[in-house]
Amino acid sequence: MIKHYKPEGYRARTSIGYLIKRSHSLMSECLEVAFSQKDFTFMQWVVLMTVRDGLAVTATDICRDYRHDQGALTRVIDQLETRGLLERQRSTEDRRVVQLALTEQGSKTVESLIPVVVERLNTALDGFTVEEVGELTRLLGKLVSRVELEMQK
Amino acid sequence: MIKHYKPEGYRARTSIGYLIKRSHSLMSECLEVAFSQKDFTFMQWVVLMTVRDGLAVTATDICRDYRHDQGALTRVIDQLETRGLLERQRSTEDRRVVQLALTEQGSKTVESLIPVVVERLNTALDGFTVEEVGELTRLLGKLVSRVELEMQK
DNA sequence: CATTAATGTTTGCTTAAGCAACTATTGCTG
DNA sequence: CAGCAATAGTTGCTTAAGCAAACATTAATG
Repeated sequence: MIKHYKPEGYRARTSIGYLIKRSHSLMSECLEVAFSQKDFTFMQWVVLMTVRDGLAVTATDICRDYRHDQGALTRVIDQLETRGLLERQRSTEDRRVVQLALTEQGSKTVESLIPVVVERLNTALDGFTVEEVGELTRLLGKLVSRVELEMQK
Repeated sequence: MIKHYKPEGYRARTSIGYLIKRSHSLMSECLEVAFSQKDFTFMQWVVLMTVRDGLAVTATDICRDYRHDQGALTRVIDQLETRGLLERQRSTEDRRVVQLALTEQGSKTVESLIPVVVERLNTALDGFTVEEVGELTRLLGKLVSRVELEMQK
């Protein structure tokens, strides 16, 4: 195993951990500002988008993905259901499971929010070449799958 | 400006935003687990490390960097001060400013936590070449500075 | 130079996330 | 197949983050 970092000489500024924390907080606030104008939170967006893309069908899937608290997510889903954007449907195969699905209005909402997000992302990535974005995407994907594996242990 | 993303055909899985959120939540929980055993939170670590590396001298610096709430940070600093790891010193030049400095014990604490962090990072980056880590570091740095610029507006 | 604006910090209140306990249901094991 | 472990989800409680107002101090402006 390559020792990318060593305790002696370790500096925050050049650490992947530091950079991910900063890019996350910067970007999520950037989006949070945009969403708050439309009365949405970042987490609500995450849930809607994740369901839309079929990356998750249940609350537990989402929680695993984002390491989010189950109890907290139940309440986020409550909000979205109350607002008529998301539907809960008890699974017939496994009656413990509640399957999530966007309502028509929920779909429309996601679609209306996407341009906002896309615009912000493009602005953030202004100055990046297509190759750089591709490489960043690949490397982050690799990191995610690595850490995911590690966390399962 | 290159349109890296377009509203039509936008998918979460391949989005930088999605990937950063996931890598952040995965990595911060990974570290949170390690820290909790030593009775530290991730944010406490961030503050100590940021001060150690001279990336910030005041609470406001830290808040700007991480987009963290000032009120919340005041209380984190309270904790660290109570535990004798950090000292507040009212600036003589600008009496609004409170300068932060690690105590001797604070320094020791940071140094003792670094190996834990380094070990986790190396594990997360297992499978990465040196070049890949270098490139990921560069690209994240570029992203951070871009978004930072954008947020100042 | 007096007034206003801006900055750094702190404090009280509100909201959301984290934790633990509980129910319901399913899978596993002797 | 009985009993125990595991899983999905919900709910109450605790802790931390976000927000807004306050105070002290400095910078800017007319």
